[in-house]
Amino acid sequence: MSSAVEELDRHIVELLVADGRMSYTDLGKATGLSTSAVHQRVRRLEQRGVIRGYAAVIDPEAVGLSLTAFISVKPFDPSAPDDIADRLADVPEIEACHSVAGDENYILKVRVATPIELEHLLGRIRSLAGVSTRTTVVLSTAYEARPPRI
Amino acid sequence: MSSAVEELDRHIVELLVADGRMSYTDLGKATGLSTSAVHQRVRRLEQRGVIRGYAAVIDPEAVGLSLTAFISVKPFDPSAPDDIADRLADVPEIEACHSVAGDENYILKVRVATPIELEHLLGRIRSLAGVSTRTTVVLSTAYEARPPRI
DNA sequence: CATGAAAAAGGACGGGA
DNA sequence: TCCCGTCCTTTTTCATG
Repeated sequence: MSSAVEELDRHIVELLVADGRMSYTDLGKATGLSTSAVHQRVRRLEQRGVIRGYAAVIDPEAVGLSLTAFISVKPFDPSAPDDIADRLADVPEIEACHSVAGDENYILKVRVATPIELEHLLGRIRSLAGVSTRTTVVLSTAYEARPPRI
Repeated sequence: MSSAVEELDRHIVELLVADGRMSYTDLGKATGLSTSAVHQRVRRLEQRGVIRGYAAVIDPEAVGLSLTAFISVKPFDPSAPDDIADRLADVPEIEACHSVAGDENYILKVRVATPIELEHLLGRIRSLAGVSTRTTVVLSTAYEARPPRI
């Protein structure tokens, strides 16, 4: 299998990660291709799942989510079947859920408005998923969601 | 000052987070506004910094970044001035850098292709920033960058 | 992959509640 | 102030070579 994304496609992806609304015309100019050629490639990248979609990048503070935290969780009963991710799937405050190697089983990234909300959220997570939690509060974010070097 | 984002704006932001390329026409239909009214609001949201920009969401594996890890770092010399974030700013593998409360000072999220690359990256981080590291490797990601409930 | 034409969307201006 | 309609321009989309 060659999941290889060739040079030109990488360039296109890189440009679209930096500006998801760049027009195909401009993409063409930047890559030296015609508009329709770029369009074709983008559609194939979307179909192949390389490009999953497009999203507006928002300032969490501006929408009232000024508290970010990482929560590491570990099941109370280590022998129970692991359906933690499923149990937490409908908690909207959880932005990311990673299964990890190490002391704990999962790392969650959450965003809430206030410390009290964080307290409530922790309670909900504990009871929903049957886990103990270890919380690391984010003080400031130098950068996040930085475009990967492709 | 009211950083308040009112109801209608929240709806628009929510829609654009879910689909950053949605047309103003469709946004208008979804919100009951005219195309130009939506357009005006979006531009104001962009100017106010609520919407920071737009990005293509890509599958990291598809571009050869199949190993994700969280690295907690702590300075060797706790009395040294904290310029860790600056020192690490030009390391492209670091996708996010959060200053945190807790045992360690920063949490980094990194993406690389292979375990060997992770090893090299850890060495670079240690020497660049003068820190010790604790690394948590991601085994699988149930979800990440999930749209926040606004 | 390029060209060219039809359809759609973007962007700017003036008017009205 | 906020929203709407209309203009013209640009972009998208699709057919064809």
